[in-house]
Amino acid sequence: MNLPAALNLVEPLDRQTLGERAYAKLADLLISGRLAPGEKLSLRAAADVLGVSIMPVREAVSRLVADKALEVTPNRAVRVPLMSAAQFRDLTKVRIAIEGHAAAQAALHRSNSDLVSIASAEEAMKAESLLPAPDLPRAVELNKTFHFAVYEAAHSPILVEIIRALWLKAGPVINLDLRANPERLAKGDAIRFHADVRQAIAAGNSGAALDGIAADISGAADFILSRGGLAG
Amino acid sequence: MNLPAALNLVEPLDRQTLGERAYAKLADLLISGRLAPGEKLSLRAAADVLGVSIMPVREAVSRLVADKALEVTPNRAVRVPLMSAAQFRDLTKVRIAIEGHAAAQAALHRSNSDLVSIASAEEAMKAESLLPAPDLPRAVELNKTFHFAVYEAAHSPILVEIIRALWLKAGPVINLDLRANPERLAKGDAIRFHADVRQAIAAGNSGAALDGIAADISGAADFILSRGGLAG
DNA sequence: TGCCGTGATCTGTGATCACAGTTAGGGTGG
DNA sequence: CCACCCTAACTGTGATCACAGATCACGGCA
Repeated sequence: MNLPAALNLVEPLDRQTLGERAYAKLADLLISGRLAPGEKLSLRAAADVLGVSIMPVREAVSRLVADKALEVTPNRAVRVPLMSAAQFRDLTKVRIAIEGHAAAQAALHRSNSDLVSIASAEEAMKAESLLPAPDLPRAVELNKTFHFAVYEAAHSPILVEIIRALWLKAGPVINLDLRANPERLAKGDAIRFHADVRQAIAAGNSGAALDGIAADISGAADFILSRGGLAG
Repeated sequence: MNLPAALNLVEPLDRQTLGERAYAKLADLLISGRLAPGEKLSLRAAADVLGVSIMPVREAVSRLVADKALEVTPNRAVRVPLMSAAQFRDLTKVRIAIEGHAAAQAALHRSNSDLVSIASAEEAMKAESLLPAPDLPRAVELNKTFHFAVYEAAHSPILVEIIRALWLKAGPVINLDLRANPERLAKGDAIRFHADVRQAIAAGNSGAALDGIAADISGAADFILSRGGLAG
């Protein structure tokens, strides 16, 4: 191992496969709600758009189907699953239990750098939502950043992975709705809950952190359920 | 809709794809611990065994990789992930939180038929483990049946799906160990905890149900950790 | 005018081929 | 006798082809 010192600086250059990149692309579309529930997705069409053959798309889609973020109907069509109100309530209950647990763990195990990233994520979203004309896609992205900054602070990779899968399912419903209804953002509930969560985690108050996340999640869910746009 | 009456009897005949069957087969191998951590898996070899081309195997493997039940190394080899003691502790904590929550929900929402299937699953496993020479693979299967009978009683499909993914990760470690150490089964801890859980759920005591599942999971985990066979 | 058969065109699924990269093993040079 | 190299046999990834089944629109029959 007699290498030039300069070589120590090179990073292993991530050899991402096309399948992974296709997965990341599709997952982002789902989480940010740009793919609506019920919308169909053709493998060949997606492959055309991504500029690859259908093979990488097939791998990405089969992963998302395994996560139930997509489904293939008995008639051989891939689409974003339609969610009934009952399913959405179930999903919301599970999210409250698991994301609340993660927030509680974060309050107990957060490091100082966790607090910094949580605070800056909160600040960024607050700033965006207080603008006269907030950029909704950006607000959605910042909301995600804040939540995952919290969950990362629990220092449990497995928990974070589970929550990511939950967001894959919830994204199409929640964020599609948020795009259509900017007034919920303007109302400022989320901003308030986020502040509560940040303070609770900083104070090491796990119960309050759990309550804050639960309020944030159920607030958004109640709003969507009250509009009654979900499938029967 | 003027159909011959006889047609009302036909069932939609499950059109399972080869990929799904391959997935089910591999998932079963993992959950029951017949694939050991670190063991390599060749797509072509697996395809040969299953009597299909590598395509269905590819789909199955890519799903399992997405669930982190398998991993593909930077050197392009598919294998069962090696788990460090720290990762195993994290997994165990998450399992206690989530499976405990599911058991608590089961205590609150179980129907009478849930109680029946839980009781019969408990009885079956108890009978097997009290035999002079228990059939270990069968005991592993019965243990799984009991746990999922409990989780199904929570009536939350999403929760059950998450737990299934957790078992996919834990299976290779836990059940491989159980095969190698039948004495843990003979000791009868699991049997006792299962009885506690069943009674708690029947009584609607969610706290006790949670404690029972937690004791069952951490009992097995402590045993494995104490043997120190995990990767650094 | 309303309905049903029919064919072109789309769907996902599976098999096969091509390729770059890795690994293991046998042989050769020191 | 040990170390090295080189080749042959693998690895997963990606593209392409083949196929059964589903969809949809058009045209003919009632």
